[in-house]
Formats: sequence, structure tokens, C-alpha cells
Amino acid sequence: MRSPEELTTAFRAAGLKVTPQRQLLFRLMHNNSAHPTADSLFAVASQQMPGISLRTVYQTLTDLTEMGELQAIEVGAGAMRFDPNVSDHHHAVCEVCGAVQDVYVNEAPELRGLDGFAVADAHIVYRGRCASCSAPAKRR
Amino acid sequence: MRSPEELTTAFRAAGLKVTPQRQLLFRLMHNNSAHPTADSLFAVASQQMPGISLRTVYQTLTDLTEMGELQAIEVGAGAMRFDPNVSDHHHAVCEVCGAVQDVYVNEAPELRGLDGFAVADAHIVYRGRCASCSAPAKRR
DNA sequence: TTTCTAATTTGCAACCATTGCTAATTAGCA
DNA sequence: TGCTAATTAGCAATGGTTGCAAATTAGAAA
Repeated sequence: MRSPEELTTAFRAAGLKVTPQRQLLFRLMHNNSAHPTADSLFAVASQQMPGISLRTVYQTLTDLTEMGELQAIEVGAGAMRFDPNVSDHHHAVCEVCGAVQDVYVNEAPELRGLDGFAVADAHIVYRGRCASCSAPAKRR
Repeated sequence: MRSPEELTTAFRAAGLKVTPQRQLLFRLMHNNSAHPTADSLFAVASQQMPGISLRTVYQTLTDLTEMGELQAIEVGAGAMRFDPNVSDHHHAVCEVCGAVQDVYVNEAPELRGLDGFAVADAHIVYRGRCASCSAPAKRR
């Protein structure tokens, strides 16, 4: 996803308005590698802008996704996750803490069983334990 | 998933009852490659057993999944799909008709970016057009 | 075969993530 | 500064799924 400044220009150029709500969300998503859900982003946004509505968060995330600035991913954890990294990559989901991290593969695997199916896109979801959840328990 | 007969034995052995509802669902899921949702299975089941409840369909699918007889898959199409093929495989989802088919890969791809993550499982979802949806339009 | 009881089924309410709708507000051009 | 289309907020509604409680029933035991 582009920077808040670039998005501001892009939105205006597309005839869309740049509201304080949108600017806040641009900032919160930029370089955000937490793969937040709409709801968790709403929680953070609410601290900085009390009164912002969950509806607006959903709306803006959808708009950004349709503009290709965000990737919406489904990792089988109920809610949709939003990722400002729109490069070709995959995801690893920790089964303990739920954290999602970006993963890259060197080349797509060879397939068997496709039978005339024209693949447009492939997405891999890895499940397991992230580094901190597989580390031996430390005192805290 | 095992045959209805084997499941009957397995259920009894586990102290579970084999009801007519369960027997019907065993039969409907056995060798079922349609990757049905709970709701579509309920529709089929209702024809053969009017009055069966959607709740029971969910319950039985969940039980079978927990017993390892079914695989529950999430292909990003709203509802969960259930697959009696519990071997190690992946899925191809047609973006036109929504059909899901099983796909096998020769070997898992090499990963970058994992950073201490211990992978337990990987699932690939391919999107594209299935054979019949990419075929040139025929009169019907 | 009958009895008994824990397992199961049903129906419905509740839940969660998300979207539809609409009145009120506002960005930003003229 | 005014105007108007875009946006926001709030709430209702949706779809998929689960929780709950009362009624029913499979199947072991008598």
C-alpha cells in the first residue's frame, strides 16, 4: 500500500474525498504488518478518534482493497484480515496466539488433479507455532 | 472417510449412538466429492428425510470432523465446506461456478520469511476457472 | 421384551462478522 | 462562501454457526 500522502493524492484524483477518518486509517494501515481485522483496527482507531464508526472502518478497508492498496485475506479464523503488503506472498498463522506473518515461496509447486482448471491465483496458508509461541516458556 | 458400515461400528465403539439421521449423513458424505456446505447437505438430506434439522447436520459434520473422518475447509466463499477426502491434498475453487475440486502437489514449496515459525500444516487454495466454466460457451 | 438412562435431536434464540439503508454531515470545487 | 456529491454514523438486517433446554430415542441391562 502506498503512503498516506500518495493515497491522499490518489483518492482526490479518483474523485474521492479525503476525510479525517480516512487519513487516520491510511496511517494506521501503512507499514502495518499485524494483519488486523476490521474490528481490531477499529479499536486502535477509536483511541485516536473517539466516535469513528466501525462501519466507516469496514467501508474504507473495502475501498482500499478494491483499489488494490490492501489485500484481504481469510485465514480461517473467523474474521477477514487486511494486509498492506500487496506483493505476491502467502501467510503463516500461529495456532497458539493467532498471529499472522507474511511468507514467500520460491516457486509454485507442481500440480496434479487439476483437469482443465485454469489457475488464476494461489494462496497458501501455513499453520503451526510462531517463534515466540514455540520458544520454551520463559518467566514473565 | 470410512464407509457407513465402518462408521456405524466406530460410533458404537466410541459409545455414540447410530441414529437414522447419522446413517443418512454417513451415506450422503461417503464418496461425496462435491465439497458441500452444511446447508447444501441439509437440502439433500431433507429430501430423503423430511424434518431432519439443520442443527443435526451441523452437529454430525462437526463430530465427523473431530473424529478425523472429514476435513473442514474454508475456501473464502462464506460457508465451510466438508470433504470426506482426508488425505493430504489441496483445493481449486472455480470463481465462476463456485465448484471445489481436490488437487495434489508433488512437493511442498520452499519457504522464505518463516523466521522461527514451526509449520504443522499447509493448505493451498487455487482460484480460477474450472474446465466447464472455461470451455467456450455451448448452446444449452 | 420391557425398562432405563445417557445420548441425540429439534427448534429457537443468540452470536459474530459483515453489509444495506438512510438521514445528517462535510470535503472540496466553483 | 455556497453548493452538492461523497461520506459518515447508526442501526437494522443478513448469513453462517453455535448454545441451550425440552422432548425423544438408541441400545445396554434386566
